[in-house]
Amino acid sequence: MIFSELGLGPEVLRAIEEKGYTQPTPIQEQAIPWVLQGRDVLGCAQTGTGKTAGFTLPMIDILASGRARARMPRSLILEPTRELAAQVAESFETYGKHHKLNMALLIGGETFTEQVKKLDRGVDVLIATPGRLIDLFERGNMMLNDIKVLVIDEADRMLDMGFIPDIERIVSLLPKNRQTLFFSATMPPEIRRLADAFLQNPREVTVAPPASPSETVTQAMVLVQEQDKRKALRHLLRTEDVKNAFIFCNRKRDVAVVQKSLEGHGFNAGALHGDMPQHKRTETLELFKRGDITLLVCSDVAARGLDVQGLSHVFNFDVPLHAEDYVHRIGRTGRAGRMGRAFTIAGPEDGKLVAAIARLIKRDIPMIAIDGLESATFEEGEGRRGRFGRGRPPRGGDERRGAEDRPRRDERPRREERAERAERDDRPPRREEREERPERPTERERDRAALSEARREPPRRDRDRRRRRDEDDDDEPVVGFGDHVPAFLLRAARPRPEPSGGDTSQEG
DNA sequence: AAAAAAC
Repeated sequence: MIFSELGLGPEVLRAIEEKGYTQPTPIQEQAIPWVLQGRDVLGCAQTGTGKTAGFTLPMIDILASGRARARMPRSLILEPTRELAAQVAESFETYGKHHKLNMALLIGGETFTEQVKKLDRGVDVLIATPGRLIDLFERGNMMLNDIKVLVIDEADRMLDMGFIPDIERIVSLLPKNRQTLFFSATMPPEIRRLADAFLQNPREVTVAPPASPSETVTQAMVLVQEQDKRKALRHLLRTEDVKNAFIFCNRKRDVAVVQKSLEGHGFNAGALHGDMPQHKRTETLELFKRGDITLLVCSDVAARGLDVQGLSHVFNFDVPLHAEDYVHRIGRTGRAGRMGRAFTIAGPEDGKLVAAIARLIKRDIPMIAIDGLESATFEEGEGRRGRFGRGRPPRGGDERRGAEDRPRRDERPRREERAERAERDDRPPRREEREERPERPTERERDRAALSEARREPPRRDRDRRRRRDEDDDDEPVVGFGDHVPAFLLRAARPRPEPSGGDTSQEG
């Protein structure tokens, strides 16, 4: 099968040819003809299967006739992350180069003015993340009742990220008479239910990933002490023939730490996570794609969907918390039939997570040792991360006692100095200048604070989610806490002791 | 144990 047999127009075909493609992927081959006929499509496919072009190509063709009116976009594509949205925009630019389609990319983290201007000019293709779309809609910057084609991409990921209430709201604003394309990598019942609600008599198109990661990705794991993980990573980076790699961390904090550490050791590493300013995210990804940065330390913002061609390696600096994420992460390499290598650095506490991954992928990940680094072993049972902090006493008790008689490094002398100054100036010392630390709340005050914390109204989005859940299982009686406040609530709301500089574990 | 997405 070649592209010209799918029914696409000459301009689109020319753009495809100029890009150097001749053969459609299975998902494109199956989906494009139906989309061109105006049918709804339910696509079960992951990124890397050519799914994006599977909907952008026929959409360009469909939208070629007709013109958009100001503030009345003609099509809408919803994406879970900003990077994915930008990627789809690129696809429209590449294949729509011989059409004059107006496109707007509505994502957070960027100024409104440019996006509003585009809407005013009229857009044929609107690509958006849900938050910014709703924001702009509520500000009255657009109408959604002229949408002819709706695409919901990565639906299962939207579900994971709690976007479904937003998606339902957006869909409720669209005309009933429209074409809907719905894509998801997996089809759990919840997603199936949504598809039933959004689609009319859809054609189902399912493609397996080109090759399951276990075939093209060589996997290995090292098990070391927590404090040796960076060393282990450096060793792997030096001994492996790394062309370019993602290095995944579980926390944004650690993304920054690992990136700095690598840079300090002379590696060419950038960082990517959701708390970075958008321009930084875009810029870093661009540098990485160009090869100016060879290592990208990232959070799971990059775990799915991002289509960076030809990663030679993926490193998991942390074992992912959810086994499916392991599959998504290592799936960034070994794409399109190429070989890739994936290394996971595990710590002694990760036994459970590793077992869950092995169960999911139905095989064990081979363990390798690192020269000059002692291998660790997995802890038995629940470890210190078990339910109520077995193994390590909860913070609080020791620190509280210590605060009375132990000067806290740096702060205490300075505070004394300031108190003296206040005395000289003959004015009452400000709170931070007072000798004694502010009084600790009594047990009862803490309980009261915790209660009011727990009762406070959750933010809007959470409230919506909760309401939906309540609707779903309304036959379940709601049981309150009564007068009893469980210990974990109090613990969660207790003010955290400030970091105390020195190593307190020696003293307690 | 987290991350993502609106200001």
